[in-house]
Amino acid sequence: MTRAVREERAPSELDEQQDSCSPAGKHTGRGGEEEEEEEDQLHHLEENEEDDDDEEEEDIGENKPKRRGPKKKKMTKARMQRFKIRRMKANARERNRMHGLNDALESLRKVVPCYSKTQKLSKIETLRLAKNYIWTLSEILRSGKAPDLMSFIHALCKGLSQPTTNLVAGCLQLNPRTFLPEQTPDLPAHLPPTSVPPYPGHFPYQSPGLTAGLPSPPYGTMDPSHIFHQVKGQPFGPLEPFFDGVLVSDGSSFDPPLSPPLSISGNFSSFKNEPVPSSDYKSFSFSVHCGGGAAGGHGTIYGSGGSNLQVEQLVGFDGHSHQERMMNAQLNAIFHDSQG
DNA sequence: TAGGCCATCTGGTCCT
DNA sequence: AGGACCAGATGGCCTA
Repeated sequence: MTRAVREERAPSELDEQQDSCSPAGKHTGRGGEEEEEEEDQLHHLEENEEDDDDEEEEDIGENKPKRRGPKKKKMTKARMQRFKIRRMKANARERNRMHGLNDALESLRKVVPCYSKTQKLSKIETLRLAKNYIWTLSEILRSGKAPDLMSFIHALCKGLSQPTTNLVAGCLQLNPRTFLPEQTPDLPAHLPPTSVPPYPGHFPYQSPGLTAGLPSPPYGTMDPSHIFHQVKGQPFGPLEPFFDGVLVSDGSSFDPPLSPPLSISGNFSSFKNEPVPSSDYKSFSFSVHCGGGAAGGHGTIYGSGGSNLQVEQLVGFDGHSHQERMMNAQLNAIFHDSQG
């Protein structure tokens, strides 16, 4: 599910949510002075850390049953302080670790289709989209065929939520060539369909809003319900899925793997046997609408097979050209390595 | 208001 | 002992 970007909290602000050894201390918004207090407290605790002794707990209550295992040490004041220090340090490390994880995820967001600073994909959707993207690109390399746009979108959006599906599809519909190589039917099968950088027809995308000199509206202004009209159980219809026949010889539509392929020349045939939750199956039909053509990104996208896609206030993909060239270069390198 | 997403805390486990 | 990693719990924020 996509959502508007929340007000970003600066790392310092995040760190201000200091640790507490009691649950009651959680999520208490605190100011900068309190952060300093926390540091002072930490230093104070560290100074006093060695003052006290290490007493073994001898006095288990008379009424309490004897416990097995190592004796529990008595929680003296010093021990409590050391415990607090340890916990605070551990919490800080854990925060940093999660921040690193989030940074990596943000990097991933930037290299999958449909990156936007204003409308972030959720973590889970980012991972799903990345998985589909990797798989799709791998398949393009493997087959040497460029998919048609609808098949490409379909492949990318497998298993994604409806809003994310609409978002990704909208981005690709607006600027398919940012992601899709030119159709090159004569391309030798052993060559990837893209030559980098740059390959013909590849251009950096500019959103309509930016082109018109207007700020791009946030993705959150989109109403997904009127972008795609999903019909459950209906297959591609007039659309010819690129991956049909490429991956699955029995005529069934392809299902992306639940896990990425091990290598670009790997065996994809097992994917069709992997279970996919029925809720993950999505098929689309596109309703025909004529947009008003208002400035700021209101228009009509024409899909293949005679169906159109209405997009209102849709902001396209921005700023991918360099990254995509880099990715293509890497993919080429991988491809040629695998050939050699 | 419910549900989704997220950041953080926390305790456990494993490893060095 | 201490750090990394993990999963559960908790509460805040946002949107439908």
